[in-house]
Amino acid sequence: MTQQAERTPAGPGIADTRRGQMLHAALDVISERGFADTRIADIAERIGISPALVIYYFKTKDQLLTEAIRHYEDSWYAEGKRRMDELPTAALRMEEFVAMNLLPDSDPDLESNWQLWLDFWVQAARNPDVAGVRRSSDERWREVLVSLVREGQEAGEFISVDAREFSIFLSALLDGMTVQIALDDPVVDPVSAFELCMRYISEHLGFPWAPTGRAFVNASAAGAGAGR
Amino acid sequence: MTQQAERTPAGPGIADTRRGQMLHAALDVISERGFADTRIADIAERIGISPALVIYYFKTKDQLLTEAIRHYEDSWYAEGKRRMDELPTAALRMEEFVAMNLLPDSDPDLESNWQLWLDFWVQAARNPDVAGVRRSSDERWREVLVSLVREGQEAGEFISVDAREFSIFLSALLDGMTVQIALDDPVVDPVSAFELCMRYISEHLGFPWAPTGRAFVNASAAGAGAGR
DNA sequence: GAGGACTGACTGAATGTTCAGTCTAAAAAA
DNA sequence: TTTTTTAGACTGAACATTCAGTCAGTCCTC
Repeated sequence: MTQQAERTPAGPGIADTRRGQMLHAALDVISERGFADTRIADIAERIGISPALVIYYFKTKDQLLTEAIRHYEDSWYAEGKRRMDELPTAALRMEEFVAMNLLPDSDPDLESNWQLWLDFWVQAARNPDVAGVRRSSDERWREVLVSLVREGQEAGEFISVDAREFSIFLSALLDGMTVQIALDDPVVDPVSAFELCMRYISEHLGFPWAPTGRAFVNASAAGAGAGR
Repeated sequence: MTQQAERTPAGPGIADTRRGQMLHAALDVISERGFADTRIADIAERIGISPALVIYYFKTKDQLLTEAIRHYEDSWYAEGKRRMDELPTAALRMEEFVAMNLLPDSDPDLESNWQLWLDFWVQAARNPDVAGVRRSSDERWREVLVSLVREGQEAGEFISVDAREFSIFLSALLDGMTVQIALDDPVVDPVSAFELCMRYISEHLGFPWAPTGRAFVNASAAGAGAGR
């Protein structure tokens, strides 16, 4: 196949814009209707184009949706890393890490839609391509955690624990909380999940932490947009 | 709607058997193909009947699948409770609880298919009926945990911690581990997840625990049947 | 022979994908 | 400068397929 080159219309301006539009719209629709009920007609309609154009850019529906997942996961990671790099102490970085997972975000592009993650997981379970994306993304995050913990230990902020094991434990815990939040569990709302996790972490790593307004700031900042 | 009564052909023998067969087959198919790709024809074929008969028993596909989820969740709970009631100490019950969540089960009826849970969660996120099932099932389990912890404390096996909070924490942790296992995460296999959790729990509740052969017994007992 | 269990053949609707062709703007030719 | 060509972005209308659900009627059992 030599189609590779022209398969993706890659004019610098319009083509890229369109692709971005479509990926973004796809994520919106997945959030609203769920992955399984997402139709290319929905995505096209949202942008105001014909369904045929969607196929023109992404050969198949599956390709579009898979790429949308990859795109979301990548920008989430990039944004997370960016934020973390701006924070001075390991303790603050840890708090941001947890907040990104559990608290509604003020950045509308990140659109902390927890149900999205459930859909991604289901896709990862069957689609090897998505599975790869998720696996590497997960591993990257755990690496971030590991070095975060080590930095904190070297700086004397955290006590000595096995960083690797801790990262596995914590990322599982956060995923579990994500499930509860996504399913709107009556006893596990974002704020209390956040505080529960932070309390555990601060005790386990031995640094002082007390609930600040952060949770409420985040929660209300995104409150309007979240939950629907 | 007064259809309620005749909607379900409820002849004592055959009809019930058929329903059970169908629910069971539905779960098999969901495990294999995923909820979204499960078709009535698959379920019918597995039993060797015509698709029309499936509709004859369950008015709609949705009703069948929803009921299959409920059925699975209920029998899982019932079986769990049964097992727990047989164990003499709170520590052993706790271990069984964790094992049921994370280790492959020797009972083929429970068919610990973790991906199934992911699919259930996605359904619960959109389908209010399923959401209700999941919510109450989750609450029941947390109640089991709470009384388990309290019993252990009263018996002097566990130290004093907030049982309610602990139950929330642990059930989230287990859900998170389930995600990793379901997605076949390279660093979180069932056995190590089990041990990691048990180590945390025993330390936190202050009772002695050391890895026994249990994990391997369970793992190999179900090894043949699982993951095909 | 009555009633429930069951089926084969069918339908209707939804929807991913194709395709022939239009429109626009820029490059090439005049 | 004006005309012609080209190429990519885009669309409307069809196509093809997949499936849930219907229906008329058969078979079996009591």
